[in-house]
Amino acid sequence: LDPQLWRACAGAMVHMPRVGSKVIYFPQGHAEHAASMAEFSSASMAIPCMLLCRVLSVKLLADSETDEVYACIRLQPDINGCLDPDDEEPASPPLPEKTASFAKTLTQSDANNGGGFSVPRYCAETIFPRLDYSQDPPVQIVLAKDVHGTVWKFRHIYRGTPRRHLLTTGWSNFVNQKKLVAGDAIVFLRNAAGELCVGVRRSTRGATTNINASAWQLAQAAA
Amino acid sequence: LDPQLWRACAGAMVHMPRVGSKVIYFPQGHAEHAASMAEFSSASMAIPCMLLCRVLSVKLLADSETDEVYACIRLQPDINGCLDPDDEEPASPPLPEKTASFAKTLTQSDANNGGGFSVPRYCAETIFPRLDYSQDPPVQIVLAKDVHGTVWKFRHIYRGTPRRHLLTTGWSNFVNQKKLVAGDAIVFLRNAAGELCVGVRRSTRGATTNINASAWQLAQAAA
DNA sequence: TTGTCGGCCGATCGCCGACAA
DNA sequence: TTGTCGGCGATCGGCCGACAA
Repeated sequence: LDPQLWRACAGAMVHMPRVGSKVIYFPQGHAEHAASMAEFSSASMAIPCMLLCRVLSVKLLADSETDEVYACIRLQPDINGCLDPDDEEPASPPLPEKTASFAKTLTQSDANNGGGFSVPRYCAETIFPRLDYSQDPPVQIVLAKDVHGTVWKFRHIYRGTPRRHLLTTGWSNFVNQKKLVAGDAIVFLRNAAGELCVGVRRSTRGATTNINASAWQLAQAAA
Repeated sequence: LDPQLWRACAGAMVHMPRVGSKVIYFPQGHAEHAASMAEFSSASMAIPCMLLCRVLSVKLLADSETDEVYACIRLQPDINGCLDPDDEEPASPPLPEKTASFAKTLTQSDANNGGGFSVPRYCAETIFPRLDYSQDPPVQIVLAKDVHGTVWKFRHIYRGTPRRHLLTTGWSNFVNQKKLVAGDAIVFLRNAAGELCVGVRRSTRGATTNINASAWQLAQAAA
């Protein structure tokens, strides 16, 4: 999974802590975002509201069904550590993220069955492979890799009056397979290897995170 | 789940023991038909090759996805009982099963997408609702309940030269939803309430039974 | 610049009788 | 009696430019 594609799908607001840095883990905050609301009322489970931890590893992942991106972060309780703002804060590594990427929220016409995808000019000219404008109409086949490495094929054409960029053949298949609806967003980017990638960012539905058993063992062990 | 529909789907070769009768349970024979081959080699699991049991209950069920019928039979080990052939053998209760039922294996043409279903004359005349032959062509809508109680709608027409019975509109939807292929069989019957019912009997694929935890506890407890 | 619409063309679905096994 | 086939009409998917926001 390309880290740049992961970042583009997650959005600019998402920051990942650096491995080895200190973070504060809030079990209740984590639980409140979880799919299955955990039991917190029980008095026998005295869990601290926050835990100072050290980041052991960060794995960038994507759901095999929905393509939604998420991270698996291993934490080690670090009771003796002191809170040093300089140590814990530096969120994401300041990579020179100058990768060209573009996100568009799908309109009704984009998501409509039987329709195509209206490609914003900026996206077509800066992200897509260069189109041969000497043809009439200019048209090409565009290949894009998703988070699983699957390659999708689209027909990219520049036509209409006034001229605009469109994805036609291949688009509706993509929409159906990914089960996209109006309001979901699609992300195009060119990765470090120069390959065109495509990602998905769903609107709201099913945007619940998972809290796994290990997280609870961590919280209870520290209690 | 209509017991007559269950019997028709299971086929005439299938017999169910009466509740309260004695049966002999063969754990290994059960395991060999199970989806997940169980461990028998371990010496620590000394399981007898057969167990004399009494039948506590018999539940007739159907898989919610495949429609395949199966039974859940609760057994009580009966170590002290003696083998009385008269007691244990009388397989299925000799119900007066004079319900009209008909099974047909789907031909390539039946299963072909875009085609209809060729209804054998006997089935159409004895199982289906009476057709008004004064129309030209005689045609009616037929409703049939499956093992889950879901009602399916078919257009039943009598046409062609020579005349034959066909299911047209509604048939391909049924084939697709039930994922039927040539070689699978379809069962029509009229139950005690006079309702038309439809069942499915798949050819071979996935015809593995499940062996559950309770069965193992029974076998091990008796060991 | 780009979202939505109606037109239109071609592919597919599915109903039909012909024919033969 | 009924399985398979080719024909063909209706429907639908999907590509198009017109137009307006």
